[in-house]
Amino acid sequence: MRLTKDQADENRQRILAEAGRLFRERGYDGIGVGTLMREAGFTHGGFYNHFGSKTDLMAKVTAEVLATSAATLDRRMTRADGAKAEAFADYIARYLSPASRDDPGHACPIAALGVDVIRQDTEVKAAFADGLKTYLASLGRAMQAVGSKKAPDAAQPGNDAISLMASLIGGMVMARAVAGVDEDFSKEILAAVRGHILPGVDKNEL
Amino acid sequence: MRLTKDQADENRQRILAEAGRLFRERGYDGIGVGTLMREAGFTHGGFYNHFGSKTDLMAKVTAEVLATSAATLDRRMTRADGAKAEAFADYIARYLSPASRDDPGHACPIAALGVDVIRQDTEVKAAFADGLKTYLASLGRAMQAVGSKKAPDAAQPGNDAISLMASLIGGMVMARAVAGVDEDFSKEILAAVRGHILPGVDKNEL
DNA sequence: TGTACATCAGTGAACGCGCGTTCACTGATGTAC
DNA sequence: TGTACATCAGTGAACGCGCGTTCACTGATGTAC
Repeated sequence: MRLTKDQADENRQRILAEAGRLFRERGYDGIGVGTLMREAGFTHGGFYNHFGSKTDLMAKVTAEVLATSAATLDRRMTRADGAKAEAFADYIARYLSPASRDDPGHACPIAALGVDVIRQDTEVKAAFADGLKTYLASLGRAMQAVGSKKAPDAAQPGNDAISLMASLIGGMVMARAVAGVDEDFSKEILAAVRGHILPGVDKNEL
Repeated sequence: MRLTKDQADENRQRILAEAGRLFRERGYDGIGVGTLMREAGFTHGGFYNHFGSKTDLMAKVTAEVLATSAATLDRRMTRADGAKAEAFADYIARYLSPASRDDPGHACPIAALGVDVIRQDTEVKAAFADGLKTYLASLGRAMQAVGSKKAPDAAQPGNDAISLMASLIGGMVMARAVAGVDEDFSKEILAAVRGHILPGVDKNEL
């Protein structure tokens, strides 16, 4: 039952999309080839018609999902036009919201995959490193547009984006680590980091 | 071949210590009961004489290793006496050093286990939440002793410790994620976060 | 203090399970003529 | 345009492997008398 090339490409995209969600939700090692293919609507055997190995898929999904996130941030800031400061504050508030915390499958891939990529093959780490650089560049542009560079450093203009990203990731990691066992503590963590990044802007109202 | 109670307790401690190192190095799911017991010098069957299940061990190790880390930070600050500011700066610099990055088995358990605990059982997450609170309290005392509270907030005095911890964790996660594939980028991340936390103090000299 | 027996830490074979991957097979699509 | 054949996406059984856990067994320790 050979398919048309268009149908085959569409199926491949479906596998990539499901993997993008499932890897973020359950981790690279938390989802097997069999389960992934079932979620995408196929049986497991056909997986290898599309990807050389599970590691190959992990690298491709990582690259795709990080590039998409960076592009989305760029687009949001471009569209905001005159209201860039509000758009940026909104981005931070959404990033560190309980909603994002509870839906890692559709939230920041850096917070979700970064913690898992540490112990993966070089192939996957390389895709992540590339994607992270691209994302930090987008973040740096957004910060510049908003004029929120706190400690301008001509030699290392990317440093502010890196430390903002560190706060976002670390805050989300802690909030997710205690979610489900101490909801108050988890919310307190999110609010504290939001307050640190956007002083005076919010006091737990999300 | 029954052992003396002292010997049995010592063996149990050996398993806990090995697990403390191995869980940090390879993740909770990255080390099996068989391998762990072999590393501790035993065969796998005896594991269940000491712990009810692997999850039981994970919870106990998490509690122990986080309590030890908090106690170590307290002790270091107490001993520093007149030189508390230096001791604190040294703590930050060591935390975000390439040496700590490359030796997770003996570095911060929050950065190492926090990323893994997200998908573990409630039992393990609860132990982590408790340990994190204890650690944040120590960190808060250290910051107060140094007078480094950046945005004093009477209502939420723990917020500064939380956001500092977020920067530390996030910086370490990113640095580890790209380590091995882009050493310059990894060092740049560590230096950027150090510079954010201790402005003007260091310029990559570690 | 000496004897008899229960306790229990450690051993290693065995279990059921899910994993990533391979492979023979099917049959509609794509291609060469 | 029509025919013959190669291509290849999808199927499902099978593989070897490592996992967490169980269990019968061993024999020195701890305990009751």
